[in-house]
Amino acid sequence: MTRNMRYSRLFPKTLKETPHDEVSVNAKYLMRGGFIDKLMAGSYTLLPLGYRVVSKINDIIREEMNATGAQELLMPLLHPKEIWNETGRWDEAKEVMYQFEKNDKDFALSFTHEEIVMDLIRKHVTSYKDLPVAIYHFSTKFRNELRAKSGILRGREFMMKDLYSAHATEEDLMKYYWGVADAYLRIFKRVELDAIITEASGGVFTKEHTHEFQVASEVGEDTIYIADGWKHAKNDEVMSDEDRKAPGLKAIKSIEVGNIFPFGTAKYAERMGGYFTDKDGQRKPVWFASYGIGPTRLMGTLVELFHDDRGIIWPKSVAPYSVHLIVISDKQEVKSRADKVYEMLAAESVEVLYDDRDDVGPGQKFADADLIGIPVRLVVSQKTGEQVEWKRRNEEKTELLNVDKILNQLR
RNA sequence: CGGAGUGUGGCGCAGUUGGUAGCGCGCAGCGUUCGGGACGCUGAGGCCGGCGGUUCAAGUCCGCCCACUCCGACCA
Repeated sequence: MTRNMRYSRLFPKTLKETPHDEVSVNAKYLMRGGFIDKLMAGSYTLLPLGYRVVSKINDIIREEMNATGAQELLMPLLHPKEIWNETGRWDEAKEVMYQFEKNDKDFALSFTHEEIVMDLIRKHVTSYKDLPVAIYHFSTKFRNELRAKSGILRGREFMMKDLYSAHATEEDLMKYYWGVADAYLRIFKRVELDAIITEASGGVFTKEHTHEFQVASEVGEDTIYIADGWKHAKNDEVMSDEDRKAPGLKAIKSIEVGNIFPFGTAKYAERMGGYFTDKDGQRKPVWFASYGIGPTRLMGTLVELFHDDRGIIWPKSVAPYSVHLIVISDKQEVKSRADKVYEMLAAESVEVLYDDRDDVGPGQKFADADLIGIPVRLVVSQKTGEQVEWKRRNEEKTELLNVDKILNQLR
């Protein structure tokens, strides 16, 4: 990722008006701000600004995944029908899977990778000494949603980090499983979200109960329940009649930002021959689980939660740049001063977006800065003299500081 | 797939009882401006979502189709 950018060179520029027909906040601001572009319902380009945000989210996820001992790789998105037939999901998941025929052969576009991972495991794992295995990748998922909606929150094509783990015993699986749950909570904390662990059903993934990570939001399409004494919240699907009478029961609208599935041995390992030889010389199926986070949905969720009527307010950890530098004035002397500030920040490894346009008035530059939502705005103008004006996106207060002080505050 | 809405220069919109398309923004050039989406002058830019029909004449009326948004069914 490049560290700095002159706004005059950034592709593309902001939009003054909201694209007609867009209702969801994330779609409006992400499109106006130049973060995403819609090709068709549910299919978006991540433009340079949006790609930076998603890359930062991915970096955080990657750190936390690596910390659990997982290894990153990259799996294919074009799959043969045969592998999906081994678990019966070619038919079971027909509704969500893009399937097509080419040259008399049936293919699918990937909507998940359990089968592909299990294929890797049966090929490469033979002994308990090879376990556990935890592998993940970031890649596009294709899902034939009946209706794409809510901007980038529910697309037909989206980015996902999916992690898979295989273990010799159930104990080891569950230990790792809850370790990943902790890692997920840390990830969401780092992007300033309070995620609620929620019991859910597994859909086309498993009949076992699974866990979702939900973030409270009025625009969420899920409803979760919490009650006195419950360790985890519960999804609508798993609520029993008794649960509905629980004391202190409360319903919360929420957005699902992650989920984890403990599969056991039956659905994938036994069906696909994912066996290893244990210490006791017995052939046993591996204990298997998968874990997902959608970084593009996460980006949309952040916009839904962190914005005001002027635009986005990015958490520091995922903002496309750390500071948004604006120059006001047509005087060469002021412009040179702003250029110098830009170079000084760059020399100190500060990620800076520099609005150096000289054919645009101050009002528009301020409006663009608010819309784009970088946490700190710096202004160089006639008024600021040798100093630089400092303002946080989420505060009204401004102050004049020298560059050293600014560098200090940024650290 | 059911229900509701919307498709007109790049973007946002107007277009009356049918008579051959207009506004704002943006864009290009020139000049003036420079702390909250500045101003003046000049200019470029349009198969009115598509196909078919009615009519002397269709952006406008009729039929079919497509796309997008919202609600629902499905779901990270």
